[in-house]
Amino acid sequence: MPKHVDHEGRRRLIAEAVCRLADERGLEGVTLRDVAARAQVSMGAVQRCFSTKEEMLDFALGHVGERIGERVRARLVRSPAQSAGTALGHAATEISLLREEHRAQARVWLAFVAQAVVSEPLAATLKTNYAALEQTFTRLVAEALEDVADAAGAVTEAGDRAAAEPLDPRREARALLALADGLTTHVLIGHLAPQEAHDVLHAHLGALWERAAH
Amino acid sequence: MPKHVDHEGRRRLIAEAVCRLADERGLEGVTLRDVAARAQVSMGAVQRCFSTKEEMLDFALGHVGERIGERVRARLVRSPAQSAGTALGHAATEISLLREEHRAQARVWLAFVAQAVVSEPLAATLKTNYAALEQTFTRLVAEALEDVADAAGAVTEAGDRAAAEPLDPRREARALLALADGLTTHVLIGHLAPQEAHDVLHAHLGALWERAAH
DNA sequence: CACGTACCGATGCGCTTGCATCGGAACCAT
DNA sequence: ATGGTTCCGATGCAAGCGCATCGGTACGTG
Repeated sequence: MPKHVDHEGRRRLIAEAVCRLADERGLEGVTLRDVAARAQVSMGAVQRCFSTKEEMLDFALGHVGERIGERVRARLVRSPAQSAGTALGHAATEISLLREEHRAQARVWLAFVAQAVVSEPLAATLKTNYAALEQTFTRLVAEALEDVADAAGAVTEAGDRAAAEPLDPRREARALLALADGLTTHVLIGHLAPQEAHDVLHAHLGALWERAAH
Repeated sequence: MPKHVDHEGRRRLIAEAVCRLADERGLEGVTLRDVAARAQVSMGAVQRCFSTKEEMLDFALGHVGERIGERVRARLVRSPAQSAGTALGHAATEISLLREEHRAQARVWLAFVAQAVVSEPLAATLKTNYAALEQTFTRLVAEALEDVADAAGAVTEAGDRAAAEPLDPRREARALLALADGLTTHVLIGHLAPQEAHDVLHAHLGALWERAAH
C-alpha cells in the first residue's frame, strides 16, 4: 500500500476555496484552475477529488449548507437558558446571515440557489437542507407558541381565544424562513441596510408573539 | 440619409431572447451567439445594439423589471373597486410570480439577482426597481391600514388602541416584499409548492389586518 | 534495500467564448 | 440613375474553459 492522503479533508479544503471564489466573483468566476490555485493544490489534485466540476460544486454547496445548519444549532445550544421565543429570534437572525462576517456565506448561498434552478443535483442538495431547516424552525415555533399561549392563558384565565386564523407552526416557520431569505437577498443587493433588515425581521417576530398571546 | 432600423425595438427583441435563454439554462448559458440565434438576428446585429455583453444583460434586466412593475400596476387598476386591503393582496400575489405562466420571469429575476451581487451596474438597476416597488407597496400598506383602523375605530369607538409596536407602513412593505421574494425562491427550487407559498403569503396578510384592527 | 503501487503536477487537446474586422447589400437625397 | 452613407452578416482571433493524459515521485511492503 503506497502513499495515502486525506481525501475528505482535501475535498473540504477545495470546497472552501470554491466558496471564497464564489464570494468574490460569483459562481461563474469559479474555474478549476482558480480553485486549485486558491486551495494551494494543483489542478490535477482537484480533478482527482471530483470527477467533474458539477460534482465539486455540489459538494461545496453541501459543505456550506452544513456550516449554516451547524451555526444555527450551535446558536441554539449556546443560549438554552432563555425562552423558546428568544431562541427562535436568535436562530432567525443567524439564518439571515446579516452579520458582516457572514455576508460571504450569504453571497455563496445565493449564487448556489440561482444555479440550482437549472441544475437538478444542486436543487436536490438544496431541498434537503431547506427541509431540515424547516423542521428545526417548525419545532422552535411550536415550542415558542406554546410558551406564549400558556403565559397568556394564565393571565386571561383561558379567556377569549378564538383565532380567526389558527397559528400553524409549520406555516409560520415557512414564513420566517422565506422572510429571512428575502431579507438576506435584499441586503446583499444593497436595497436594505443590515440594520433595516434586522428591524423588519424582529418586527415580524414581535407580531407573531402578539398574535399568539391574543 | 441611408437605411434606418428600429434600434429600440430590436433591443427589446434581443432582451426577450435573453430572458428565454436565461429561463432555460440560467444566465451562465446566455452567449452572444445563442442570443442572436434565438432573436432571429445575426451576431453582428446584437453587437451593434449593445457595445458589450454586460450592457445587453443590464438592458434585459431593466426590461424584465419594467414588465413586472407594469403587471403590478395593471393589476391595481384592473381591480380598483375593491378595498385597499384586497388590492394589496393582489399586488403581493402578483409580485410573488407564483402563477405557472410567470415562473419563467421568476427564474430570470433570480438569475439576475444572483449576478447583481458581483456586477455593480446590474445591482444599480435592481436597486432602482426595488425602490420603486417599495414605494408602491408602502403606499398600499398605508392606505390599507388606514381603512382597517378606521373600520375598527368605528366599531370600538376609538377604544384601546395602544399598539405595543406601532405598525410602520414602510417596514411592513419591506417585510411583504422580502417575504414574497423568499417564497418565490423557495417555489423555484422546489422546496414549496405554489399553493403552499400562496397560503403563507395570505396568512401573513391576514395577520397584518388582525394587528391593524387590534 | 528494492520493488510496485498510488499519487502528483504539468502539459496538451478540442471547444467555446466575447469581441474586432471587413466586404457587400440596402437605402435616401440628389 | 447614382453616389454616398449606413447597416448587415460572416469570419477571424486570442483567451479561457473543462477534461484527458502521462512521466516522475514518494511512499509502504516484502
